[in-house]
Amino acid sequence: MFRVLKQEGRAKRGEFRTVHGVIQTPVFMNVGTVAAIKGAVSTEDLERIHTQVELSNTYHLHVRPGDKIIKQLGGLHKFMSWDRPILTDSGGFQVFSLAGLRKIKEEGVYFHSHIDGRKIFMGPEESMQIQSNLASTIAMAFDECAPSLADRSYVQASVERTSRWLERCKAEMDRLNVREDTINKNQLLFGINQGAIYADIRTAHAKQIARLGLDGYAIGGLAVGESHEEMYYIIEETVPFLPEDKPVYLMGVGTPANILEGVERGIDFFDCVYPSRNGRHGHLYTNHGKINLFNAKYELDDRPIEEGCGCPACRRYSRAYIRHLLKAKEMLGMRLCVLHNLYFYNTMMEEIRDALDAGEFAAYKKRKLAGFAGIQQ
RNA sequence: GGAUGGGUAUGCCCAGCGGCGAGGGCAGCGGACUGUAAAUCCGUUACAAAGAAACACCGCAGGUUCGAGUCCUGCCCCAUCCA
Repeated sequence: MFRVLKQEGRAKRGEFRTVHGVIQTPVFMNVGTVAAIKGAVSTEDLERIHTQVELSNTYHLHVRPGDKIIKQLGGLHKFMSWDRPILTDSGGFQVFSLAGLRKIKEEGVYFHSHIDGRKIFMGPEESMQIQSNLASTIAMAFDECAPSLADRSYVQASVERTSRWLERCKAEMDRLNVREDTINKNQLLFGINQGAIYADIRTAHAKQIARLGLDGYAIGGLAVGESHEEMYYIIEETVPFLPEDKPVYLMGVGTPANILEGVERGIDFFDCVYPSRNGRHGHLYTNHGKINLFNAKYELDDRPIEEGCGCPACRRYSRAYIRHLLKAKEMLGMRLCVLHNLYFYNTMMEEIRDALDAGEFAAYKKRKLAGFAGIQQ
């Protein structure tokens, strides 16, 4: 399923075969939590901006519209009209982000819906069942994303529970994949490594889950409060203990620089809300750093967001016009910004793959980072 | 000429109806955001700076009161209506 085509240090150029098509790695997955990229981006748009994998969320789709409804409608691919790979996050991140609305127990997590307050129980089995109903390409194991500032004893206990949950996820997924009425009987399962910023907990956990023969392995619980240096250190320490023949997914990360550093340290999959959320907020990624289109200095700027960019925004519209749309709260402004940012990320991943193919990743990374650090336009 | 309603810090809109060193919204400007409770959130524009010391202020000027943005009188301006 996962084939490493080329390697440069720990950086890998690979191919991941799925029933919904081949994923060229390293890849950045475009986040559409509720089966929609926020900012009025359609799946047709995703094709235009070279998206390989769309990412949606188990908890959010369970709450609304309901995974059973999506199953009745033929699964998530048919529902949102997207026939390429989809990865569904398990709800584990909501254990972190909705911390005020949930209680963790051995059996699973009791949430109060952020929509209407109703009680929702989600354990490993429930998360797998929901993801099976959604019929995503890749399901994520149900974990606890613990805060990186959590103390050692908490993290130790949390990781042990996440391990027990992982075995339950695996057993449940194996059961669901042979059921008659399962839409995607080839649904893949990725396990998630945790351990906050404690390298020894991370590596012990990595060794333990590596034995389970999962389809891929994720590093979770990073970029949740620790420094970049701590994050990079944890990645360096952890990756060597994950199976070499399986893709490694760094969850929720990150900035373009984070991605370059991640690739160098052996990461194959990334995802982050940054390009879409920052796009909606008027922050645009360019090869010369990030710009905030809300700033008054762009009022009369008739250049595109980035000269030479092939995205739907840059091909046709000026900074001044898009700034006007944003300030006027016209949806088109956000949409164009999100399209630009996702295109920027997807294009950067293409460049990374090309560089790896050519054996020039190190030089590419250096050049790219120097550009980001340059003077903002 | 008359009637009624208004003029509140910095551009606009407004709250306050005797204890006010006057509150909010919008706009403007800036910032934050990492497996999305986020088209969100935060900051922001007299002076001073924790000192019973100093003192800008509610269209303007007086007055009543221990105390006035608030009550009274006059004036100015705006809106609507009537002549």
